[in-house]
Amino acid sequence: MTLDFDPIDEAAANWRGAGWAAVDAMTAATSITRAHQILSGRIDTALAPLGLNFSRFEVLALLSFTKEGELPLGKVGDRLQVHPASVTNTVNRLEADGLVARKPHPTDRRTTLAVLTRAGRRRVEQAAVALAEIEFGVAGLTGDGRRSVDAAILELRVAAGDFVVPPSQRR
Amino acid sequence: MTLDFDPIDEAAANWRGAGWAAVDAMTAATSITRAHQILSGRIDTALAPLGLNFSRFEVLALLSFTKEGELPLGKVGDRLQVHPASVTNTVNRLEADGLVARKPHPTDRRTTLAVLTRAGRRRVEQAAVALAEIEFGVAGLTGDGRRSVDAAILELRVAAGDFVVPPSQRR
DNA sequence: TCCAAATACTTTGACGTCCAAGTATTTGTT
DNA sequence: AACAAATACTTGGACGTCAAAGTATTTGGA
Repeated sequence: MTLDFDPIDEAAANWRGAGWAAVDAMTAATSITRAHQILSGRIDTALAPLGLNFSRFEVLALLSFTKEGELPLGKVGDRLQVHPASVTNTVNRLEADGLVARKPHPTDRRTTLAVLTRAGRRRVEQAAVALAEIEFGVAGLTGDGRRSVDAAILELRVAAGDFVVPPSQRR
Repeated sequence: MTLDFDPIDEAAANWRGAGWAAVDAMTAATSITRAHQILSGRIDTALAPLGLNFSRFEVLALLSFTKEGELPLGKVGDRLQVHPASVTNTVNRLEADGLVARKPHPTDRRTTLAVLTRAGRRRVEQAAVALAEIEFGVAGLTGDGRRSVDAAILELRVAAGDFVVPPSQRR
């Protein structure tokens, strides 16, 4: 069912024809949406044999970068910018698979730590290899394309308040 | 909880530190994923007062561009590149809200047509205005940024086989 | 000290997406 | 004409996400 025209191009032409505004914004939004669809499909396919999806992988990777292999669930959510309920859900699943364990925080009893298990550490290494093999789904994007996507989206993320650039830093 | 550093930058540093490969691919994939999160949040917020989300809006918009305001469900899925089950689900919802109606295909009894109702046409016009007002969530992206995102992602889409460029065309 | 407000996490429920399987109909071949 | 294969859509189940409400604990004043 491969189309012989660019559906986004055609959408743009239709929008112009209907006299609708912000056509360039529409195509950018649609492109990003479609790119995400493509990537997440490829990534999930690559991770499926390891019993992971991208969210679960991200949690494991984040933990693996810490000194002790552990982090409060709240910090995980902040770093990965996902909803607390999603963190709970993801960690539940990882815990059921024996890849992380929950552990009470030593001084704050409100807080729960997610701790990477030995199996979790092994798994995340395998996953990193699997993802590198498929180039994180962005095969098809040249080096230039990747850089320009990064740069453009950086503007968007800053404008969205993802993080504040400390006054001391220029990019 | 705004961070004072770029989480993607930090992730890249961590990946390099761990000796993991394909760091530039990882940042591109993460950027796109995050951009999608930002956009879809903004878009859904803008459409919520109209009882729509982006998927439902896309279906209405697509129908509104056809001569008769109707299209087989399968075509809708092809154009919007979504799973048939999602089309069924989306059309169910639009039908329940009185924005489209189902109608049998005149000659092929396997096929069902989605037809835009008068209310649906009104609603999609309002939605187009609402989305133009928020620039489809890409406020923060300059004209250059939008063009470079479009161009880069076009490579990705072509590589993914979204559509074939007819030999006659160069872009 | 006391208590309202903030913080951390979990639970529940509404939605959305995809896959796989099921039903109905049409097409293509022999 | 007959029937296997393809096509079109729907259904049911597994998962994911988010919002809102609930529970437990800590914090920051009055």
